[in-house]
Amino acid sequence: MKTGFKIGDVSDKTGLTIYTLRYYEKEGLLPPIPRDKQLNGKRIYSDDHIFWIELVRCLRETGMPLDKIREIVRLSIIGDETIEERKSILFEHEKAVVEKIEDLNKTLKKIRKKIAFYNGETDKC
Amino acid sequence: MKTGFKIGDVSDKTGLTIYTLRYYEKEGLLPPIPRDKQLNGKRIYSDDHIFWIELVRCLRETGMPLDKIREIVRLSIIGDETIEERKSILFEHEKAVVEKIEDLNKTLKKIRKKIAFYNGETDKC
DNA sequence: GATTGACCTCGAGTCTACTCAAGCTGTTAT
DNA sequence: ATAACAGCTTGAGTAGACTCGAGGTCAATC
Repeated sequence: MKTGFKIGDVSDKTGLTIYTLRYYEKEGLLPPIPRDKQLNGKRIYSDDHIFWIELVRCLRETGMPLDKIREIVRLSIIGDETIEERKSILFEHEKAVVEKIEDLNKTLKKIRKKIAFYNGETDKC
Repeated sequence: MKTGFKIGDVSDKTGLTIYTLRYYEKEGLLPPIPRDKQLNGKRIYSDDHIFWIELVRCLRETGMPLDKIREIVRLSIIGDETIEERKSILFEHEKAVVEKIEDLNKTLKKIRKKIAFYNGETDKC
């Protein structure tokens, strides 16, 4: 029997702060969270909410910006017919990450060149 | 014979906007830039300034935060006896970049896992 | 002589993703 | 019953790195 979770529980479960949880809701990254009318309007999270939050957290960990996540969440709510669209968002994101890695590798080269410069090995930045 | 460059020239030369150039000066990332007293106090940039700006741009491109660049600039002004110190800032930054690359590679794995999930190949995020 | 264009300063606005303060309600512990 | 605790809302603040608007000066051009 489940009575649902309070925000503090969810924070413990997911590792997100209660601030972040409320923020994500406000930003439309989560489906609406019902309130306990008896209890000062407290949010009551279900297992489904936990699942959603894990999904959002997972996407954030991949470095995806919130507006893309919002889009994926929106598509997920629509249903399975949006899977291809969601996948293409992920592919796009994958590409962006690959590019970022390439950029950073170039960066690394520059830094090492700069260090070499300080070692008197080269003469240009 | 050089009369010095105006901010617009420098912007063209370095690829930084005039806003950014003024911002960098304000933030102490460049040595003081003399003004033309005849001409409404226009900044007059020398070749040395161009060199400095290229350096700052180069460091920025490596993803170095402005306060570290400010420190390198400060040390550079002092003289050659600060080269070791500057190098250690660069080493530190190099380490940070390497870590970032590692993080992004993990990220990439997650995204690919997520895509696989949408392809029905796995069952967990 | 009026407009255009490049420059000036100062201060404010932008973006992203939170993070928190103030002021309030309701439950639980002493 | 009084305090501590967990939650609520609204709105503001934070950080980093710009980016720009307003209002003004000056020289050259039409």
